[in-house]
Amino acid sequence: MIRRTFHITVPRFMSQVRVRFAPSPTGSTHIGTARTALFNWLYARKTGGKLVLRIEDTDKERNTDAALEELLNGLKWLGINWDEGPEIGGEVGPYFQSQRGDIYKEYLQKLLDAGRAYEKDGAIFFKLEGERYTEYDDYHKAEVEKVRTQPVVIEDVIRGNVTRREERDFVIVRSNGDPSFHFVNVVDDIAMGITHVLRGEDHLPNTSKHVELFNAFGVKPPVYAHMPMILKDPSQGKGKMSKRDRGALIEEYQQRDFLPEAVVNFIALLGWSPKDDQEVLTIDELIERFDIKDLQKAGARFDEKKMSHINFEHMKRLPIERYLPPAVSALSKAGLVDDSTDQAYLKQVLELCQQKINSFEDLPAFSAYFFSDTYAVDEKVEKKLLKRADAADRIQEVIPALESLDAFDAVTLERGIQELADSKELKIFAYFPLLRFAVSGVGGGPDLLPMLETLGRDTVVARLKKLQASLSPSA
RNA sequence: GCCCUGAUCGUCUAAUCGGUUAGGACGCCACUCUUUCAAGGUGGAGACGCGGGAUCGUAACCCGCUCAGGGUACCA
Repeated sequence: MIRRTFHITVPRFMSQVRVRFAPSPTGSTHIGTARTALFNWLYARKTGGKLVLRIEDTDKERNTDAALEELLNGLKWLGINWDEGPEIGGEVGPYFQSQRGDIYKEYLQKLLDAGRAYEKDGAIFFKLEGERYTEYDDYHKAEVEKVRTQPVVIEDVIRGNVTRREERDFVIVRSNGDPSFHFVNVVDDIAMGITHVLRGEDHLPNTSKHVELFNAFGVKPPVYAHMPMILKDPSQGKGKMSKRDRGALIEEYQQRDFLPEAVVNFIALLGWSPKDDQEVLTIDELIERFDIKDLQKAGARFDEKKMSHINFEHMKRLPIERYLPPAVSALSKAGLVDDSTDQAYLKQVLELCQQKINSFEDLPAFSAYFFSDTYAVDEKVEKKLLKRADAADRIQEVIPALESLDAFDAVTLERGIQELADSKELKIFAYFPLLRFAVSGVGGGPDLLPMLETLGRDTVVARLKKLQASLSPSA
């Protein structure tokens, strides 16, 4: 068979790296989608290349504006910006496939002219080269036409050479006139001068189709890198993570007030790791260390606990000015603070909480007693502490001791309580848990002494008296 | 069924050319912190899927098996 060749103009962008993130806005943004975007972005930033954002909206039935908005919003939240694409344009646009019909027609014509495409049942198929035969196919439960093609070698940075053979012609233009994914994906990668394709492993079997297409156009395929899938947390079942799994959606992290840099850090660690043992990394450190070659081959399981830990590490490192906004946002949502809240007090409380609490979403429950006299009481702790016969005595003793203190700072408090304990031949421990419970209703929290100092004498004493009253209902 | 990919502690992973008490992190447990505590500190348990080979020797190389993941659409 004589191979007809034709000329394709490939855009020239010097020898710069051009990667692309090509999502289709069909639903909420999945963590795996975000990771693909992130790795492409990291690679572009690392190499000084360009990241192209291309919206693959050829499936009109499933695309929605809401999904697109959520996608762009999620990328921005994560700090992933694009050099060409929606909202900013670029020289090889438009960047929505739904607006690139003319380009696809042009490319399709080249295939038609070269005898590499044909119409059947109203759709247009790409024609593979090789001897044709029909065979019963077990999966399709029917006789199908197959082609004895030459195998295609996919050069993959992560996996090495992968050999695969396409054996059936495939649709490039659907019978409703819309071009299909494989076709537009390749055409756009050519037309946009894409040099590296970094995508999920689920695309690996598609890639032989894509390489066939590149070959038909007489264009050298880009460098491929197929990264591992993100799998469900073992407790959630088997298989790849689905949109319904907890922690699967970027929107969820936004709503739960996760730190975007922590989300970025965590998802970067799924299938990739820095060569040293440092795991908590800033965005800049990620860019500095990232390399496609260091990607893992095997699927990575999502781990909610680790996500939470990374988030905590980033929260702890935040300067208080940056800690304040998300914290206040979480507290306002819970109705604990508003514009009238004393800023100095708020800051003091949050400084106490920052080193202890690992998520902003838990902050309201953790710190409610600082802002309101109505807060949850842990009944287990209550039972444990108050069942002791001497609980009432200890409270009765500590109230006047606190009232008579000439100051109410942590140091004075400790000295005062210690003196009281000494005078009763008790350990300071006899008072601490009761004090904590009296003012907060729980058994844990920020360091006790600074916490009492922050709450102030009036509140502390009032709450102790309230507890005392509840202990002696008969009196 | 067929095709492709993969396989180190429960989980994420590290280990330049094959020679390590197989390292770190999350989680777990214990201890500890001027005797609160979900933070901090210290320590502990915990892995090379199985079977063959090649090699003086391997987690690292080859083969088979098993298991896992993906694909097999006029979805992307």
